[in-house]
Amino acid sequence: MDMGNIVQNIYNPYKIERKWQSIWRKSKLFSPDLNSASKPFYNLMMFPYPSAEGLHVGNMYAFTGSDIYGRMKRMQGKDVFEPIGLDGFGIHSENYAIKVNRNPKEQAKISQKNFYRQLEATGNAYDWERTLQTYDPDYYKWTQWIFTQLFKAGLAYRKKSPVNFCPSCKTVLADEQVVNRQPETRNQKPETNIGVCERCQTPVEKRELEQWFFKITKYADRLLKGLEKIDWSERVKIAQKNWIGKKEGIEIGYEVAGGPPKARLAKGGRLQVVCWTSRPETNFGATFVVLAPEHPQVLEITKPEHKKEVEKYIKASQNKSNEDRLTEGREKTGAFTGSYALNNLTGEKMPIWVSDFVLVEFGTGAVVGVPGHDRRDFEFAKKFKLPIKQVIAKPPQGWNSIDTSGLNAAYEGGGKIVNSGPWNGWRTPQDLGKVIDWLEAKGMGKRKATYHLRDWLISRQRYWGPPIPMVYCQTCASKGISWFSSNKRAESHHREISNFLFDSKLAQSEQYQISNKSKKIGNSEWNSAGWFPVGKEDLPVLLPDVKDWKPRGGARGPLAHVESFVKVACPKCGAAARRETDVSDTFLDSAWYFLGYLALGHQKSNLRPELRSREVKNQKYNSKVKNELEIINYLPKADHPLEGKLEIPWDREVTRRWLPVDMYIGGAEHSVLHLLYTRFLTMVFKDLGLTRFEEPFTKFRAHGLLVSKGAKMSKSKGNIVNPDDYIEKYGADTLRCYLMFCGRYQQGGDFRDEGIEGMSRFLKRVWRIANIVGRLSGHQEIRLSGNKKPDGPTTRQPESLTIMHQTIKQVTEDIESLDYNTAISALMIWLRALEKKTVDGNENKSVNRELITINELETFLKLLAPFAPFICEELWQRVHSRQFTVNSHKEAVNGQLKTNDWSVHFQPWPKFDSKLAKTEEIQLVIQVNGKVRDTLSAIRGISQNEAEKSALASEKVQAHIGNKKYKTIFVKDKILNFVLK
RNA sequence: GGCCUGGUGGUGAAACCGGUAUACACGUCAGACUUAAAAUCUGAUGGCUGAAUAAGCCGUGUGGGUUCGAAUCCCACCCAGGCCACCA
Repeated sequence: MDMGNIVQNIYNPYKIERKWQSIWRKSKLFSPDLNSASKPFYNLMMFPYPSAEGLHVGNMYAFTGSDIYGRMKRMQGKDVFEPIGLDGFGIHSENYAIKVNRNPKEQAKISQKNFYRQLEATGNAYDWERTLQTYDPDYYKWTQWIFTQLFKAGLAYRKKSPVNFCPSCKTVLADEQVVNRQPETRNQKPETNIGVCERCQTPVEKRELEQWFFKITKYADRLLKGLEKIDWSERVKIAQKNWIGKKEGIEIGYEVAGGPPKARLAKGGRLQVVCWTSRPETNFGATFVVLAPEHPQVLEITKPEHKKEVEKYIKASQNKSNEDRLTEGREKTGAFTGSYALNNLTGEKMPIWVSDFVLVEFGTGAVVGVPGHDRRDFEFAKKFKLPIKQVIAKPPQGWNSIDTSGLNAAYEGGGKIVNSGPWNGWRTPQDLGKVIDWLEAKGMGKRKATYHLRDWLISRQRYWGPPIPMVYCQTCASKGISWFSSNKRAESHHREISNFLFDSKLAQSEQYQISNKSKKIGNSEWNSAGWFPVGKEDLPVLLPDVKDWKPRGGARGPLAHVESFVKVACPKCGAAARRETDVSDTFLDSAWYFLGYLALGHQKSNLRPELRSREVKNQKYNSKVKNELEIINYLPKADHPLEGKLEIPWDREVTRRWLPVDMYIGGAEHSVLHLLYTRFLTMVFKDLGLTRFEEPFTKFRAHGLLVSKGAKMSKSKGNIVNPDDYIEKYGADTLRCYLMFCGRYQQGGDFRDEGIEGMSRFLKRVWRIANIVGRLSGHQEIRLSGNKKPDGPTTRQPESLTIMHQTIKQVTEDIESLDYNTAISALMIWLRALEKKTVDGNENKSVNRELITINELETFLKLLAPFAPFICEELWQRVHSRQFTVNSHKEAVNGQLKTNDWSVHFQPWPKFDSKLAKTEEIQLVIQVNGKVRDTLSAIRGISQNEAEKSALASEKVQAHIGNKKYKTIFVKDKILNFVLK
């Protein structure tokens, strides 16, 4: 044995992984031609946000799982596009920058380098020609442009909204930065109901700020309906459904009696308060009405002598921090307005109260109190000594008895309706529809659905994000001039687009009614006077370099203090105006990145040489349009309304070819926000004629959570796993396989150090067996024999063939269903069987070359390739006697060699024959009374008679049957059960 | 409080449509190789009773139910993790 061979035969993951990273990258192996791919397959994974020192092993877990799927699809003949980028704009990255006390822009450069280095080391088949970073001006130019499009379409508006404020950090916090207070000791549970700052644990306060919102509520019904058509993890669909939270109910108007004399306005000349309820069948039990403190009618309704108290209450609830609420517990508070609402059913007067347990955003912001049958109403009634009536009888004891005296809790369940005039004897919830019909028929109320979904708050009082591209001009505002009114055509076009948005199916829907209603009741009838979007020619609004970039107290972000940024001439009148200084939510960046990959890539021209020529034609989209109205002029009347007329960030042909995304994989923690926002934006794009599909992701799968030592990874627990360490020690292939082996991918797994050694051994064994077969057999020879004498059934089906087909079957099906752990286990079993074919696993002894065929070895490498791409590529070359180095294979690197000629990752995926995957011999289980007593080796397809005959011959079986009578249950090829009588 | 996951050996976990529970891996024990150790390879490994590689019983969070047969289906409950929460 010469020394060269020895050196060559040591598995050195570090060396071969570096080598193939370089060759793959230089040969642009995984950069498909977006323009001409015939079988496009968009394999997308949620891009990471660089918020810490480097890639988290949880990221690697997620990405590897997605990559394995994409790699199989590629070998199955698809043109797979698997892009990666960084979601590096936004609060996560900024928080990390604060922590390390470095300017986010500088930190982004450092993170970018580090993340991409790590991402490449993981061995994923990324298209490195088309990476994107959300903080690149090239990218956020279009994020801003998208904002202006939504503004022009009437889908962006301003309103006052409470934000979370940390008095200690003196900064505005996003919802996700407000967490439950952590316990002092480990044994305690976290206290719920107390929002604290995630960094300093200080209870947060609420502050009112005027901010930008997107009208996602307008799309609530479509977002709900769309779920039926898409192939997503069921749990994610349920989460979205719950988040949208559609509930059927009824709106009932109550006439206000005894209000202040001035307040007799409203439509019918009378003042009404409108309440929404999902349980109108309890309405005979209504004894009071409660308005939210922010309800617009509160002061109107309040009698003069109660004004002081009510005003005081409103003010107090506005200033209420979460800590105040804690000290008060959940005890109800409130103030009486002095007015009464007339209960249409009973004719009784119900006092109208104000209380902060009623939310202004939900329903109509007013609640009719039914203390007998609602927990909160009950608490409220007890506190303020309001009457409690029972109108639902609790079955079965209470069917006929009505007793409210000893009532110490509200009964919220169903039962017979009592004490309710014409409804007596009806049942709830069965007769709910009947009740609503009755109320509608009498004109007392109107069916209406209500939603949990709120409009999307876009504004962030932060530095590290895309400045919201809007300008506010006080001069224009004072004259009542807005963007909509300033352009002669704008208003009508605005109306046109609104009409379009609603007319197309939406106008008839109840959602349209809802949003119209909320316009009136909420304060979303906003005054757009003075607001102008920045024109496309002036985009991007660059994020200025700011020395003092850290968030500070108060209502404004750091940009508000940069005079050179704020000052701008009004685009309408030229007067001194100011820019919007908030930046947009990071979820806006990530809501269109799947389009961004396809879009921004073709602005670069460093594609594989054979692709370059095709690229030129796609540069034409740059034609200038000097039209403020842009899209509005090009509503989808024609087939290609935008063709050549409007600069949009993506190529229509390319997007049509590749979208929607074929497979999207990511964490379940994004079940609602990211995935819902992305769906929303996609629908808007479609409505604006920018794209042609309604749903962005045809198929989505949520992976599970990777924990470490049974607990979620966190610094405080000291169980964080850094992928770098493991890649260095074992190689990326081993880590990839081990991560996938930890448990079922869609359910998560537990990473334990001890286990990885086993995976390392497995790959070493693969390495050894491939090298033994390759070296001792002689490559040419083996290749020929593989081609000339393919495995196939001769007279008897060899066992080796069965296990190969079984393995192919299992691995193929397991990858398809993302059960990677069992796929790897199948490969381990097969490897063990292959090793048995060698005289001895020890390579010093000879190998029986007759027994392991080249077909088996090749098939094995192909099946393993998605999991362990580096080692399989290396072994593939060795088996085909190629000494592949970066320098020696210029043909491949220069793209002269076809990818499927040399790379294992472009080889056709092995096919299995279901017949061959079954053994001829089966083990038939013999049971007596359902208990296993023996097993029987039999030929597949054995008849019941034969089986019974053989089974009865068994002593073990006889011992249990004896002379007793029995009947039998026979499940073919599985079970024979003797049931004794 | 609501919703979603899950609960199987010493450990991570398998088990298709209800059909041999514990595949695969870790760990442990024993053996081979070695002067020795490491590495590697081979074998054993749910619990109890048993000398046993005989036989039997018990066993998938708990208690019931359906069934010839239940980790799997149904009902009630307990526990853990995640998300949301005064949503009428």
